[in-house]
Amino acid sequence: MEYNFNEIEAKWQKYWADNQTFKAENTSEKPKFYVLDMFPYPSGAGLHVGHPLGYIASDIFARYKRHKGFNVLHPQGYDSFGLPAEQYAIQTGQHPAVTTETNINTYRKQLDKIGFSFDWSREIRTSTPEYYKHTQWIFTELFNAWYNKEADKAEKIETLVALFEANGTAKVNAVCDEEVEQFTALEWNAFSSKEQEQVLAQYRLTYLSETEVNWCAALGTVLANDEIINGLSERGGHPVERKKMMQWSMRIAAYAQRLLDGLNTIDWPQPLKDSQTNWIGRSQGASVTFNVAGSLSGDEKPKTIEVFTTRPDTIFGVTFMTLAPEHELVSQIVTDEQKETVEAYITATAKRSERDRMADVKTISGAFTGAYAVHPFTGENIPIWIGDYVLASYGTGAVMAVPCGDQRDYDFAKHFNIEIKNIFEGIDVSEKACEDKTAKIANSDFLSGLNVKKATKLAIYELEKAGVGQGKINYRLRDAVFSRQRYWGEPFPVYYKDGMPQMIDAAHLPILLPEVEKYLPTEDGQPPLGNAEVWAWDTETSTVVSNDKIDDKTVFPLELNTMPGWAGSSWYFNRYMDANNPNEFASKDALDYWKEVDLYLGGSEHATGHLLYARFWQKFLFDLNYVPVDEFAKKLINQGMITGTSAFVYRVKPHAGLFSKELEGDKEKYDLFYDRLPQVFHSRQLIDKYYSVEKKSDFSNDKFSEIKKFYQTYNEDNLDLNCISLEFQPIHTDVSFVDTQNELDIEAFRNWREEYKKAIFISESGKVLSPGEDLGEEKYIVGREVEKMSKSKYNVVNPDSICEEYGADSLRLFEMFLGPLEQSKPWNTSGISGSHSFLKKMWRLYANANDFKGVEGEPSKDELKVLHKTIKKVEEDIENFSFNTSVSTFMIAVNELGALKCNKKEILEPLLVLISPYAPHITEELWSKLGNTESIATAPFPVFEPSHLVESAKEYPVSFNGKMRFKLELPLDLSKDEIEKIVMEHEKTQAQLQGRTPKKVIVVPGKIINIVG
RNA sequence: GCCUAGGUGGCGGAAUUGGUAGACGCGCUGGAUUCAAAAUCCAGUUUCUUCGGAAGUGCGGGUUCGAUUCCCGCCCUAGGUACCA
Repeated sequence: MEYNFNEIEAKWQKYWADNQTFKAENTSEKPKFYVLDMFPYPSGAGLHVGHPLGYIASDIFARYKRHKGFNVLHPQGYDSFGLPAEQYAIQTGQHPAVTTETNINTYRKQLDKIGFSFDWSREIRTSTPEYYKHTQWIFTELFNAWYNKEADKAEKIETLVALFEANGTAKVNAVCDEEVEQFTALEWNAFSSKEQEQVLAQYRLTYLSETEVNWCAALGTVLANDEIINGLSERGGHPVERKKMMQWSMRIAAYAQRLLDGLNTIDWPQPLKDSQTNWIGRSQGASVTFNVAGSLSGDEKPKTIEVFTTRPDTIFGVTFMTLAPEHELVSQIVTDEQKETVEAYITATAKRSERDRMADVKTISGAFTGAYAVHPFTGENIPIWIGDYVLASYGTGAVMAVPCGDQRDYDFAKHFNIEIKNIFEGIDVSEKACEDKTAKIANSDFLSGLNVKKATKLAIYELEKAGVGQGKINYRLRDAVFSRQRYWGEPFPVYYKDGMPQMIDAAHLPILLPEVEKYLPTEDGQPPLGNAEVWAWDTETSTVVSNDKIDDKTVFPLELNTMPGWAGSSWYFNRYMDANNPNEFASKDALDYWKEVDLYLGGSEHATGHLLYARFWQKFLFDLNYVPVDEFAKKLINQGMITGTSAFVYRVKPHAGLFSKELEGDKEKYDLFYDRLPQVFHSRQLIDKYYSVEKKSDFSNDKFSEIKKFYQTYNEDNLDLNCISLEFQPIHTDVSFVDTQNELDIEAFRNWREEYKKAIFISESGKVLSPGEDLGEEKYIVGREVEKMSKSKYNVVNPDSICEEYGADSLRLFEMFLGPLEQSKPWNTSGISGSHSFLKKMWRLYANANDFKGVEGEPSKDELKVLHKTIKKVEEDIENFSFNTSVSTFMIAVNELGALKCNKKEILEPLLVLISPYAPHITEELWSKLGNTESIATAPFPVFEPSHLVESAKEYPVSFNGKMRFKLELPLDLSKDEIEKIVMEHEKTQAQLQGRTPKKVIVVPGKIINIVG
């Protein structure tokens, strides 16, 4: 009987679906294990073979854990809100919900064909009201919470109100806006409710604030940084300006330290942890306040500049201050003489985009404000400069410049001829700054003679004593903007009363996304929800009503922004635990049972987005006792990318070469000639042999005689063709036209596009093939190059066609066989024949065993040895996520058992369980043919028995000076001396030594023999 | 610049605590089977070689009886990040 994979795979996929084989229960005697893939966005392009890599790996692990007796939760769903669907809606007018649904169906069909063990009863989609109801609820919870630094956790806003009522701000230690006003309990209680609201807004974990965005007026949208190229929009190339907008922000910075600390408790890849650490960017130092000279005597409040420094020990080395050009103090302190220069400089920097400023590190620019600051210890006047190397968005937007200790300050000082004061003992700073932290401080009053550590401590102490500074920890992490001016996202459960945002009560959620005519922003620049006609909140009926009912008494306007993509994905892993719960995001029982994801698989591109936000929300939900753990994923693995192998054809492009003077006049005729020419493509190796892709080739060369003859037929004006030079342009061709020998199907290529219909091919042997002429014995070879798999490069390989031709089991094995999971590796379809023929070989092994039924009886020693070394290796491999090596192990096992003509049920049955996580369909089929009536899915994993691997002899490698020269089989129970004696007497040893006496003989019993000398 | 990962045949890769470098697969070569093809099976396949061997894991050193593995310096590739005070 043949291995009919299509039939077998369809049969078992149906069986699993009908029997709900992989449905996870929320109560079980078994230990739990939660395996999750990172949330996919269902794009219109569907899956290519790179996508399932991680899904196959996690599926193998999930199936393995079932064999190991775990209750496994392995769900799947869709992060279905998002920009591409909205973009498509804008272009076509189709509702994003419709296209999203279509895309999801395509995804599902593709996923089903690969035989994943997902529990589809728990499928979720972030764009369904049943789901985003809870996303909206979490948002209101964040709004109704503040961060208590005293308890180091988030608390309900009521506890803050209670503190205000009792003591005002006196006993409040909270994460809040900068510069909040201080008040007493009496004052608080006297505030109007609006005033109280305004105060509370400064403490809430989500709050409205003016944020700068990249506004593109032509597109009517806000753009992300990577959608902007050279100050223009990526799409259309329209101008982009910085614009302030009132937006929701998330106070993630409150969690900076805990997000950092939490990294030590989770098993995530080091590079990923490193990038989160960098992103959070903790730096320890001090904040120092400098008074602006001359501002002390006036009537006004003295002007001060606050800076953050990581090196307070170098405070005596300060010779100037630098403010960011955007710093608000600049306009206040600039002197009349300097006004013009400073303003010109500010205008110049404002024109440069952030990207320009970043790209251009070498140009030093700045301007003197004319003002001076007073050194807190020496009382000296130090000039205040502005310079764009100081960023307004980091720290306080101002630095105390210590040119002797910081290279950027040094370069700035050199450029503008500012004093460089040396405060390091015995170090020359005439060439460059000293950034070495082992240098001793000198020339620094009370800090002189101290090392960095001691000086830092003392400097902070003195700053605090003088009331001009304090020790401080600064984080790079900014609060996250949470508003999007888009349609296809979660609506905020927010309405505005008297200009203040009001949360809609949880009981009335979800607030459904309204229907709109157009998905574009409104003409007056409002987000797309501004187009909705029924988008007002009636506080009496607690329903969404028509806009014309707005009276600002009982009916109020609703928020027009929507939530960003990361809202829905920041808590979805909790939803899977109880996906169909209509009342809560998940029941307490379900949360307490599943707790967290045990294995999370996905790409490293989510390092500082999804994975940071999700950790933030989890910690918040933990603080409010909604979830039992404060890290949502115990272990995380980044799977590498599968790259595509693009194929290129080489189009000949004739160029006018070096014209002699008399040919100059024929330029037009030449152009006409080029236009008449059909497209000509050269075979790759032909080019390699004679010409070069990179360089232009001289057409007068004899090598081109064939093509020249051909071109001559188009040469109506009798032009001199010898002055032409040729260039070869590599053009992507669809990889499906190319076979494993890199030969192109020229018919398929000609039919691909109208412009190639009449294409001419120059074959490998140099023959010119006109349209209609087929290759015959000739070959056309394409060039190949490894690139990212993408539609535009025509190198996408579709898993469906692979499943059809070779089967899902072959695909699964091959994807794992390609190489280590974490590494990126190129796809090469021809390799799949290896894993496919392995499955056929395996099928034959079982077919030969009493027509699939297997033979009862004692297996031989050798058979047992093969089985048990396979058990050992495969178990180790899966535990180490080394899936590629276990595929090799299976191949070896089947090869060896085939050689032994093994037909014993006692061997063949456990072997199926080992292979089943990797190739679930064929193993189910063979399992049932062996006489089992239950699915293999929960069959226990075979237990490794070391006694079967015990050997009595070892084939020792005999090395001379560390190089293996021959092998010698010896019993394992020999002593070192006995081994040495036998080896030394061996004729090959004597031959190697050629009469020399060895200096030393190393014998490691059971391992190696090494003879030195 | 900094951080991280990596560099092994024609290709993907293996070598788990330092102990036989190149497992397994692709590709290629030859053979068997076949009218022929597909499929299958068998043999070979790092390089050089005077056929005895010799060299060899990015480069240069070091530790060791022994290094793909450990240490030092350098080169290259990929990913991340950036005037971060």
